[in-house]
Amino acid sequence: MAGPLVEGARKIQERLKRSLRLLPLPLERIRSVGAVDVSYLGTRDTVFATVVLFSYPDLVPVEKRARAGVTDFPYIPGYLAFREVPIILDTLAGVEITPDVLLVDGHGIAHPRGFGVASHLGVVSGIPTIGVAKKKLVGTFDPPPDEKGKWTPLRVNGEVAGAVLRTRPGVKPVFVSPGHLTDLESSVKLVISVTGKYRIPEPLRQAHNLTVLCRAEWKRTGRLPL
DNA sequence: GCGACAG
DNA sequence: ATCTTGTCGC
Repeated sequence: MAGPLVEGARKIQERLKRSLRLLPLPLERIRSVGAVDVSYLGTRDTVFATVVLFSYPDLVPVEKRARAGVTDFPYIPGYLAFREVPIILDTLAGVEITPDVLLVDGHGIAHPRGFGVASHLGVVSGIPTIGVAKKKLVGTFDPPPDEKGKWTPLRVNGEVAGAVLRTRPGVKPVFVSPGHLTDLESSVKLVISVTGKYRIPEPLRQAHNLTVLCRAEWKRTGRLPL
């Protein structure tokens, strides 16, 4: 048996997946890009979520939001969404502008059941999402050429579910996969267009930095800097 | 029994 | 992800 928590979660994923839509995302019409990230305080259930928004393609910061909360769901590979989506939704609710696309720290369809945290967040929020993970969850791949922008397919059950993208020479690649309302080609192009001199795409890098800053401020003053 | 295993 | 110090290298 898998346990009641996982059983219930799996059924919810299956239901939500019916609304999943993968289609080209016209980058020429994108005017804003956002990124979300979550960090934890020790082994406790205190979580910090951040949302950062940038204009596109100039990538000028336009808005930032952070929230602190608790999570009840434990970390189980394949069910990350149930641990992070609630606090992310809370954070998104406080944002003035709805981004045209959201980058998520985790996989999209490159998932055991084709419905990772990026897809889950996309379906429940209605916002196009792209998953960007630092490690693979499932699938096989050949290492991409050591040149920025080069990528190789991440295959799951014979299907190309994502891209193993080299965002910086000499550094481990990242795993890009469509979340919701986008496809692999659009996702890779978008990610490359927001990647600078670091391995992690700029929006996600800043969302993560902010999440770390929030945790530090929370421990020091008991409040959030935003 | 032995790996693999997002954050 | 988080817990942790120094250290090697551009």
